[in-house]
Amino acid sequence: MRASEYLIPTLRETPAEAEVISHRLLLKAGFIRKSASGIYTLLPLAHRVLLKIMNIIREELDRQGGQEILLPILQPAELWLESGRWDVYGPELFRLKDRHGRDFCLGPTHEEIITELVRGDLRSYKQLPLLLYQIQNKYRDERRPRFGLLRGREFIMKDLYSFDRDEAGLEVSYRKMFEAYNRIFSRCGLVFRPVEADSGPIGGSVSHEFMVLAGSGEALVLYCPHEECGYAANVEKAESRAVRPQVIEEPRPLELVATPDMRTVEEITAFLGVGPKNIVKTLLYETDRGLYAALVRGDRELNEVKLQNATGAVRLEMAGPETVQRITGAPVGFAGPVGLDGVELVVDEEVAFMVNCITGANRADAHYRNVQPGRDFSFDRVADLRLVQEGDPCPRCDRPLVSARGVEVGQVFKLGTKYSEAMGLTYLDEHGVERLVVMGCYGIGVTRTLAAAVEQNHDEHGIIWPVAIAPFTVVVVPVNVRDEIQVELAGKAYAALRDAGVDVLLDDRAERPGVKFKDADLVGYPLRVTAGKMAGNGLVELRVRKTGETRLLAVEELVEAVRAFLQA
RNA sequence: CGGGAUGUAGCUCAGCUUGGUAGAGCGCACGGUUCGGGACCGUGAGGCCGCAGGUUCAAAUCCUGUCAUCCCGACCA
Repeated sequence: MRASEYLIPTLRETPAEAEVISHRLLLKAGFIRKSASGIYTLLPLAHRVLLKIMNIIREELDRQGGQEILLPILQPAELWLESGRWDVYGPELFRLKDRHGRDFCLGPTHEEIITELVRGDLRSYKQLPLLLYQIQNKYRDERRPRFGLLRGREFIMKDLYSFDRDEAGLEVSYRKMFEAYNRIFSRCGLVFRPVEADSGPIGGSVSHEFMVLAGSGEALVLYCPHEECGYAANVEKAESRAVRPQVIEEPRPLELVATPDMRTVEEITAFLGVGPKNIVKTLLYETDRGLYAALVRGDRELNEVKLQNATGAVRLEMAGPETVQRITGAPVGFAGPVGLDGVELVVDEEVAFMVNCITGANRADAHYRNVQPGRDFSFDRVADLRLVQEGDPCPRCDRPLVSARGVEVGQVFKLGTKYSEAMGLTYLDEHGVERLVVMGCYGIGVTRTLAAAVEQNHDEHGIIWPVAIAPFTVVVVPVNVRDEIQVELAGKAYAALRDAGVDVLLDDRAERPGVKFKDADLVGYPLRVTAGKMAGNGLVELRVRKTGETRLLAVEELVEAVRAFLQA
């Protein structure tokens, strides 16, 4: 491929709209252009990267027995009504009508349509297990698209669905996919970590996310630094061992104290001269299952996902000031569990251990001191509600957890029978008994993986592609296109690499050398071959983008040197 | 959804306060000189100043509405 004939519209200045590094670099280096918010065109360079990532995915899924198909993106509402998600999915679902007024949506995921497909053709246990996947556009009307390719409204996703006879079969499929994902992201040259995750609105029980580690990542993960333990989880899922108070005090009698205008934990601690660990925060939530009061220690934050799981609520929202006033009889800031009626109490494990704590008194400008959980208020449920923080004890081995940021590029779920039950996907076992199919689903954000690779691999000059997914492995640069010797030698190097099966681009543009070098660094080809001053002696320069390491060698040695680099 | 900001040439931006009919740098085209880290000189093309109303003799500029884009937040009592 010749750069003079190839569309690589690099920019000298970074478009003002881009904030996140992958977004900036992909725009600047000529990989993508924006069409609308969260919707991008992928130019030739990005398309090449995408194809490489997709091929790695294909090879690894096929190795595990996956079969590729293509499912409709445009899907009839009936299927979504059948699964119940037409109403549950909310405004993120792109909905549209056809000319007859029938409802359709653009698929944000494909559980419904694939369940319908398999339902139509699955009869016998002999047809199971089945692993079907597709690599295709998905649509989600994100409430706030951002970060370029990292959170778009239109994106490319690989999704695989597994169909098994029973839980044991699902376990096998799940392990296969877990293994495939490890291999896929390793082969892409990315530093990543699988973590335990909440299964969220897709439903199901067990789930893992694959995180590409990058400081700019949206997702926070907590992991145990002790390798033999290996605990790692998304912050939404992460657990920590509940810490009991070190000093066990004698319970004292309940006492009402005036706390004029003291609403926040900081204000109370300062006013009463106590630590935040002595305070109980009472958080009121409105949910589709009614009102809940969640209690966590004053130094803790509530993990809403855990509350959601503890209550079984689908929608969950903090109560507004009017509701707080109505339920507690006090303005916001003075809610407490003592004498609180009309709401269900969910108490964090740590709160259940507390002695002589401070809570709101459900009246303006007052708190209770020496509140005793169980004595002064009874609670309906104890649960883990805490948002885990760095330094909290590992739930498995007690060592302090460490946090890291990452970009979620893949997630695997055990769906179980959620969809097969809702949509009647069954088979006959060897005894002629009708049984529900047990499903799993496994996604990889392909365009997001591309962006995550940039987030993780760049420097101040531009992108540094991992070799396996680089748009071109090598760029050959004749320094001066009017120097026939240089041009000829560059042509020779290019042809040799091309014939050796290397992905190589010849930068034959009539640009000054500085421009070509800057572009090469910006685009991020792993290797650059320069035909310049030493061309007269048949020597070219081989430069490694990542390290800047360069060496002179004869053009005849080039193919061997490049191969050695690729194998290293 | 709430808040903030911004829409002027392909990109980055100035001009707007104080209305008088549009500018710079980069990029692009052509000519010339250059050629190992985003060269220089000259010539030139390129703009319903986001869109729609309004005020005015006159609007990029003032007013109203609207659309788009970006950023922050989405409730820790």
